[in-house]
Amino acid sequence: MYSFTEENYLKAIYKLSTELGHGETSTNAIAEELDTRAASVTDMLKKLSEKDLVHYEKYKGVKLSHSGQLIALQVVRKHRLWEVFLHEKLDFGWEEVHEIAEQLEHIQSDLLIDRLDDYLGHPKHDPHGDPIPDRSGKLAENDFIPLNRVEAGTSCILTGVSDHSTSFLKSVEKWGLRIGIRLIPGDKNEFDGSLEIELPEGEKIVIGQKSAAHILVKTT
Amino acid sequence: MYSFTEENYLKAIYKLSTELGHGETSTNAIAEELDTRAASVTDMLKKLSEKDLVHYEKYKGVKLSHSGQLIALQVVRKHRLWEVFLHEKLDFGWEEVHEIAEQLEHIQSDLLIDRLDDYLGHPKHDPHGDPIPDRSGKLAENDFIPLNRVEAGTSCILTGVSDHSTSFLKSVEKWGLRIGIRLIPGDKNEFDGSLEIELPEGEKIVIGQKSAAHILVKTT
DNA sequence: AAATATTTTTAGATTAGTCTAAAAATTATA
DNA sequence: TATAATTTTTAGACTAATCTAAAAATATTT
Repeated sequence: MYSFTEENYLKAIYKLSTELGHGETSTNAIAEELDTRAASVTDMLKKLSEKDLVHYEKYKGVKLSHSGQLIALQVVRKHRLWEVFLHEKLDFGWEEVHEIAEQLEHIQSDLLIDRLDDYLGHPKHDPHGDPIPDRSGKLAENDFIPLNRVEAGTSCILTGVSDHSTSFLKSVEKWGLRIGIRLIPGDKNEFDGSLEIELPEGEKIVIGQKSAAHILVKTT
Repeated sequence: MYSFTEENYLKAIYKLSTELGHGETSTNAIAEELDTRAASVTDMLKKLSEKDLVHYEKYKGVKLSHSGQLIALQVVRKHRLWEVFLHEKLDFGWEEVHEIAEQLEHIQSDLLIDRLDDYLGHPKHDPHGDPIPDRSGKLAENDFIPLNRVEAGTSCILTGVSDHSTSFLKSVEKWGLRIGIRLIPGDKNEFDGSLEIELPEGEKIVIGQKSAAHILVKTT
């Protein structure tokens, strides 16, 4: 159907367009995301444009077409379902699942994905708290907010993280934070922006500003 | 490590060399197995030979080297473990598992395969009864014999099949034959070689000579 | 608005894997 | 053993995806 590489470009464009608002995505940003050169990106954008998977105008950036978006969402669906499988069934930590899912997401079989979804009990979120698109590409809108925007003293529940780097996920583990845990943010340090958090057993920890911005919660 | 394509060539050579005795494998046989042209095979054999994965001499055929055999066995291991997963956990029929496992067998992660093996309870055979190599590539020698070589009246247990074509597997299903079932071969038809078989509930069926040769059993 | 810096695109080359058509080697046949 | 048939290899071309270096367009600064 679509090549491994085409799927990766579509996924990268999807990711960048949702991360950085919904405008056009730049050639350089895609090159960085995929760890390749701008010239290669230009070539591929022409090809994807030929196939009507993206709207592309020279020097003006690129946007996914309707069909391109659909394919991207299917890849995301597969990626996140496999992450759930790896985490829940094979006991991989959330910092380990991403790399393997990058490969598994390209396996071609709709039936396989439907069966996997059944087998996992139709999960709504992956191990990082990101929503899993359904068969038609519909995405549960998530109303999760970054912990650094919650008012001090407001009890909330950890629902996800918005950075998937190994270093960040390892700190999160070390702090004893897991999805579903209850926490209460305290005062922000005026000078450096670091945040004190109260955990369920009354334990208190301090995390940096940047980390607080990548911990997503739901207030209750 | 090794490309998708290289792995497929090694697997094909392994398969052909075990099927057709242990001599050299011919260029044409590989081309047919992989549905490609002899010229392409020659090119790849040179490349694999460069990397010492095969012993190859022009016009003389090819044999896996020690390291080539090891890699082939790892691919076979992955293929068969994924087949067990698809069959046992996701309820795919044995005629459906092969195609998807052809893709899954190329996922690169030793840890993944070890965990999958644990999760499945270290199965010794795939859904077709073929033995699964262990981590080091060791293969349980199977002493399964084709049903048409069993003496009439000898009770035996179905342990596998040696043809994986959809058409054959569908007939096997239709006859009610499954791995583990007990059966007693009756007399062979002198003229056409067809064989009568008694099933557990005393039911009797007749299958052709060719099918009987591809049903593997263990006498008890 | 002109000069400078940045981003993006083009041009041309490279690599892995494949192909066709023709040549060379091997095997089978008469 | 010469001839024919088959198998295998070479030669040269093609595609997808990538790269470097240079040119063109756009954005920023003075």
